[in-house]
Amino acid sequence: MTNAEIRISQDQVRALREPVELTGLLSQFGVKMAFARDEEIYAQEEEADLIYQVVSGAVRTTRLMSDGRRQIGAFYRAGDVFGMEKGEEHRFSAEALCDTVLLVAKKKALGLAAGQDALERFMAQATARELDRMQDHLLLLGRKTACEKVASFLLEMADRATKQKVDLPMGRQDMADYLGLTIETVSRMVTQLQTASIVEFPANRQFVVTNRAALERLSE
Amino acid sequence: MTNAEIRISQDQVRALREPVELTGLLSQFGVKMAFARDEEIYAQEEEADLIYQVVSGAVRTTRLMSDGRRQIGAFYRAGDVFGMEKGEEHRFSAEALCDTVLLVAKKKALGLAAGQDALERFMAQATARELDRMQDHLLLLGRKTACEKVASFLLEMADRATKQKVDLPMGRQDMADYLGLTIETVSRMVTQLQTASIVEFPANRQFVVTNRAALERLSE
DNA sequence: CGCGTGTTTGATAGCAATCAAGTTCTGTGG
DNA sequence: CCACAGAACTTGATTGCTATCAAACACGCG
Repeated sequence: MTNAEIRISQDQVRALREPVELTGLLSQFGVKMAFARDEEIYAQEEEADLIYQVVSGAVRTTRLMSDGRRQIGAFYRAGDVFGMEKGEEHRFSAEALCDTVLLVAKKKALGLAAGQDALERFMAQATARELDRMQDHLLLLGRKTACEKVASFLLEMADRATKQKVDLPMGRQDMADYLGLTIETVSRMVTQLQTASIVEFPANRQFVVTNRAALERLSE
Repeated sequence: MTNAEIRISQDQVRALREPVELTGLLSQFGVKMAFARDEEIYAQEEEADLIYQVVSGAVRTTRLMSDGRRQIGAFYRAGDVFGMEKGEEHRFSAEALCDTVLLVAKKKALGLAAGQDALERFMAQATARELDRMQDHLLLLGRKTACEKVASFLLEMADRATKQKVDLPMGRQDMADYLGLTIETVSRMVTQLQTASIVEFPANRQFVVTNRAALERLSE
């Protein structure tokens, strides 16, 4: 699979941002697990000692209300580490956006292999990034307009992508649930951004930023 | 100061939820610092090795947009630990809501004194709680109505309080910026909840829950 | 007691949700 | 390779919630 090979090289690029020893250990001590589209990776009350890294595919974390309203907390792509949020009592789950392969390891095992302080530094870094991202997300949900939300989202996706042509692993509903909007509003804003020649969607799940400055301006 | 003494005893109650050694060490190795109302506790690019615990008073973390729109990420009260989010590049700050006393310690010092793995467990716990709270906040901002937001907020405050009569350390503007609403909407919802005999505000910054079941229902 | 800040209340406007069709995409089977 | 069915997405009309603008009120501090 050429696709898989490309993704592994993306991992390696991202790995440079992490303490090298630990991502190495993750692939050494981690177990590879495959998940189908929409399959649950973890739910309530599961063992909290596990840590995950995306090898290929994509993951979303979601929180639900009793009447079905849904909020997506984050999307994780190849190379991303997640699972820190698993405390004693978390009422949300992680699901595969599409067919996905993960590396799963016990924190304890990594701590023994790499040393507690290396693990501590690694976790602290991952956590700080996560909390930082969350703060951005809070600002987006609480204070941005629909247009700013969609612009911010496309920029975020573009910045995380390696190619000019950005592939989205999620559909409009997932975008809407991430941005706190309806699917219709997301669609309208995307259309608007295209009409303004700021982005171009050759396909529903693929876009190119044609005017980055304008997109940044619109994302505030 | 009788007031200060009451707060210290609240700390002790909360301390039971944390690994005892570490909150103990925090008070042993931490330095007490006082902050005036609205004073900045940390801002961009400061040393990230510090960890904080509120002794008395209250703290908010905020993120700003260039045009002045503001989002409050969290409120911290006596006993709460914060500062995990301080990575290399955080673009938000923490400020004292009112006159506040904090314990400040270096994580490194705590790690040396208590052992890396004890620190790791402590940080992991604090982080998991923090991320969990953030997920709730994301759901609130992205998917709840104004009424649900205010109801959720009052419940959260009531649950964290020790007395029947709950004291709010913040004004309406801070509530609004926490909930992603305007000050006027917060005010209207509070009035509405009072009219429905669900809560009662003897003062602007003090309330009692008179119908908890109804409040829970409204918070979804 | 009076001033200023913070809060409530009222009237109106506007953005995004909802309801309702259409249209395009995607994958499947002939 | 094309035709088709279902899903996903777009577009349109309308409603409704919350923001905005404006003014009155009340609380807290000197």
